Amino acid sequence: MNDQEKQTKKETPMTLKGMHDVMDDTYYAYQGLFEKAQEIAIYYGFKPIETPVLEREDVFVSAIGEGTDVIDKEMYAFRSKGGERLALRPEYTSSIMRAYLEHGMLSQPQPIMLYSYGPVFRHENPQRGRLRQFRQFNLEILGTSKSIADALIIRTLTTILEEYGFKDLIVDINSMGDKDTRQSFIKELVNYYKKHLDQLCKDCHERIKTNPLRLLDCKQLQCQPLKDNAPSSLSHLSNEARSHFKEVLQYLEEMGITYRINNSLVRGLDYYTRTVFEVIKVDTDENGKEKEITITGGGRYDGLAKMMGSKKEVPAVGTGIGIERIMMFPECKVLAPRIMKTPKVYFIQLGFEAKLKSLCIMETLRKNRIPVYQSISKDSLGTQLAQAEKMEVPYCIIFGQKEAMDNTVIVRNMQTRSQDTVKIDALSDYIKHLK
RNA sequence: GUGCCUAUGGUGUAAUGGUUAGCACAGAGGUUUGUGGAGCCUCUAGUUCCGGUUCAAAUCCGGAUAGGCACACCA
Repeated sequence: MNDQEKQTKKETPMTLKGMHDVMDDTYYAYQGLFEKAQEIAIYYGFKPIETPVLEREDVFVSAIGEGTDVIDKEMYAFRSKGGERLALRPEYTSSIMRAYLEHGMLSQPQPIMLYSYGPVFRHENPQRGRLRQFRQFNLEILGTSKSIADALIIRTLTTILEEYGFKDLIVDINSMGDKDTRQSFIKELVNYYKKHLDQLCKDCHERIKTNPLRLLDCKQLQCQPLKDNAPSSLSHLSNEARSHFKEVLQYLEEMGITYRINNSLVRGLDYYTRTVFEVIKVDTDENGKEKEITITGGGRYDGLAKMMGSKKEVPAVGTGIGIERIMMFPECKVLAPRIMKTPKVYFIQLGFEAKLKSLCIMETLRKNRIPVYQSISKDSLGTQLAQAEKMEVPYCIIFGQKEAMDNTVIVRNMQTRSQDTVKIDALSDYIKHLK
């Protein structure tokens, strides 16, 4: 390799870390999951929305909050040529709320139920089920504080997961209280933990300053005993929030959804109020020990609209499914998208005369909704038959010079090896009647 | 952001510090352009990158990059 070649090689572009090209089967696997989720969302009355991948940075900063990892460390934020501060969306909820406010959806009949699907970006270290560009399927119900909205989000979410093949799911649920009671709760929590600073792990020393709610979520052994006597958000609920929470639980019971009230369940983003939940799957690890894995989560964010500058409160609840994360679980099915065709014929063409006409025949077949396999670059009959055999296609169309002259094709049954000569005009009908 | 492990043609792999880095599959071309996965021939294509140690590096060392796995955080 000479210097010039080395230079060329060095500059061959590659995908960015944590970002992948998606092709062939993987592409269809994503599409299949999306179609199923979309179908269920539509049954429950959700409408589609697609927001831009790129937004003004403050859409997310005002919503998610400075001080959170998502904003401070993981958001792809930059200046445009015109000097605007822009960011690739690190989640959906803020964008959806932005759209809701921007289009005055609050003067439409409430609630507004929306689903969306697409790429989301976070600058973090990739690992299994975790990429820098990943996909989310998102559900939001905006414009109502009724408990049935919370229940419907959880219902739709668990239904989608069940259709994906997940079984025995548990919904961990908690209420964080309203905006006001949330503050007093956090204060008490910090006070409590400050008394036990010496017993806290290193990370929790940080958490107490940056994200005190997360103290409850610590997995370190040394921090576990402290949790038992820690103040509970449930004891800080207003009467309204309390009955709201109770109603949500009633809905879950009525629907037969397994749930656990989990006092130490908190979610990282600033905007959550009242209901927060996570969907849990119980796994056994290699030692036969039971392990709980969070599949996905969501919650209510009644304060978000005001945080984003709205004069009116917009109570809302939502959830997002990380598709890559879902796919890494072995029980997650590979669903075929509707558009997938499995052709039952392989089109074999021989010689230039036949090739000339073959494309027209294939187009006629397409108009009659008959998909075909073919290999336009293979010339010999044997090779093409071999390929059809390999692909387990039940029938072959053989089209050579002789047939091109007579305007016929040979249809060969690959199993019995019997062949029929069929007029091109009659070909579509003939194939449609094949079993 | 932190830690551990890994890196050889497109894919899968081989090579005590010592031949021209080997093999299989895939791909391209050919072998009589008409009947079932074949055979044969030819070709394409690799030690991630940058340094160091050495007479000699795919092999040892350092760094970068990428991947895997965990942690933090989150989906």
